[in-house]
Amino acid sequence: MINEEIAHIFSSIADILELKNDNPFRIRAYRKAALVVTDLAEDADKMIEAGRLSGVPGIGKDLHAKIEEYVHTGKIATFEELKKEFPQGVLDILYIPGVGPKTAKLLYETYGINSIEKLEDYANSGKIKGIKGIKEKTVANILKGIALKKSIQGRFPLGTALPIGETIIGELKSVKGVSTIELAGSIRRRKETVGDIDILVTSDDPGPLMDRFVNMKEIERVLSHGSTRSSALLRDTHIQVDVRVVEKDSFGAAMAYFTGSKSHNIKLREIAIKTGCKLNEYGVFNVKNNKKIAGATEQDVYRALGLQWVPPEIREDQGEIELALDHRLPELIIDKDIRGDVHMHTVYSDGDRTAEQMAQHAQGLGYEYIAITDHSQSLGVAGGLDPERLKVQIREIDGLNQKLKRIKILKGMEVDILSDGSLDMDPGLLDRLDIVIGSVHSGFKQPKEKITMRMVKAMETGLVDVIGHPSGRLIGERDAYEVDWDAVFKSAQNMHVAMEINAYPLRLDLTDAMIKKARTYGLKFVITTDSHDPNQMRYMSYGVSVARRGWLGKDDVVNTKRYKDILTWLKGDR
DNA sequence: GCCGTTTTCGGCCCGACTGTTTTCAGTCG
Repeated sequence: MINEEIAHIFSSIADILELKNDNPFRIRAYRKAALVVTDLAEDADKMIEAGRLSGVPGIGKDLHAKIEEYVHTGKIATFEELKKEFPQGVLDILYIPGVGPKTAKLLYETYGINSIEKLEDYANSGKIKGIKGIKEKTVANILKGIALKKSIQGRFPLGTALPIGETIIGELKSVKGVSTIELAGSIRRRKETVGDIDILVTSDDPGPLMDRFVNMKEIERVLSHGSTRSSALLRDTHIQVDVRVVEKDSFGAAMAYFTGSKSHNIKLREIAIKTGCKLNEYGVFNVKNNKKIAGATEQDVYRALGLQWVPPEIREDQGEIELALDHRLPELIIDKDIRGDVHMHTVYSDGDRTAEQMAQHAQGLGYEYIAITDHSQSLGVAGGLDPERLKVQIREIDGLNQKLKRIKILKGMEVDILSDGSLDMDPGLLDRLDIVIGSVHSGFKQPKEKITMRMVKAMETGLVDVIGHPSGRLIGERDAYEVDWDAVFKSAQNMHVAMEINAYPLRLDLTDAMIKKARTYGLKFVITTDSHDPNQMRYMSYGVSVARRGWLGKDDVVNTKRYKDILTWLKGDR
């Protein structure tokens, strides 16, 4: 939590400095630092204690001192001072789409408008019309922006936005003149949440494409409608979709530009400048004669800058650019590397289908094996298995393995790690299973030490192969429980326990940042869908994306092994 | 405020759209 608190303060400082019309680069430094702190895989206070915060890019001497100040005093004096100049309400106004620092400041200083409510009031009564640069349209836009802000709940889970993006692309693809159309932005980087949907198109005739887009039935309101760029809000979700048309020989540069991340792009441009070039969304240009060197494909663009092509998932300026300059980027795992899905449920607990049905579907997906891992008895709502029913299921799966020739079923269980850290099943039975996933499903609000102890104790039984959805978070719904990750990863290292990357779109647990941290302990991973229905097996690619964002290769992930080899691994030869 | 393969000072990414302008400022990505 402390990282989020610090990040929030840094970003508020940036907001206030923007209102004050301060040095834009100073503002950028605060914004960048806020992102850096958010993405730290470790709590800032611990990093300071261990001396590991020094040298983190984007955190210089000054910001290091401010973080230290916050760790020690719970406050940052600079921020306390700045807060006196502009009330929080003015900062809130900055987050209304269409209202920036200049307008917010003008409104505050002219009319003392210090809250969104007051702004809405003044806009409705026409009181703000007439002051510098504000007329009917601006007033209307402010009111629309306020309505929009009220209807939007921040960012959207990837699992919501990606299918929508793919649907829109499917529809626009058929418009005459369109030759290439692709998703860019944070969706393409597969961030776990996205703020909007970016689509890039090449077309001989942009007019009809843009017309079709702004008239799509999914669209509620058009924000802008130009010949190269249009924006609109979707019905219900109010996700913003931006469509941009670019020339064919600029498509790669545009993809790179609009895929981001922002900090990745800034660094690319800096490299361009150092080599006497200029990089923008149209291409790489030689500064001297303004001649275009590259632009048609991303590969060309990266090559022109002397870099290896960087997979979108790791374009976060976290060391990938330096490695790409050296042509030493790691080879990331891909969907096809996965040979089996090893966490799923059946009608024995809260799944919708039988083990055989799940196996048949998995076979259709090309898997060599699956694992059936139903819940244990303490999870009453899910119809968890007691020892007797587990024995029945074991016999049933033995039978299925005789019957099914083209896919193997591992016998498993997702066993509850109870509130005292014991496992919710007879050890003797767990020992007979091929794979045991230990999961926390209760006592989420226990203190950090207690939950940590539970997980460590569970692993030390030697019966657990995998920790399931390790943080317990549900994106946008439930925070992760508090865990001392160093202690858990250390124990996993000793006991050779793998961490799950749960691909269910609302879980995506572990997160990318935690994966990186776990990997520093040499841990292995399994990527699973936790399917309760055959259709959910398709979520595997979300898990692979998270693994890629966590810089994992094929060898880091256990369920890339062949059936024979994963059995050997599970039996303890690790 | 950060940072260093020209630098510890002096740089720091770039363009489209909108609304208000008669040539541009503000906002956004």
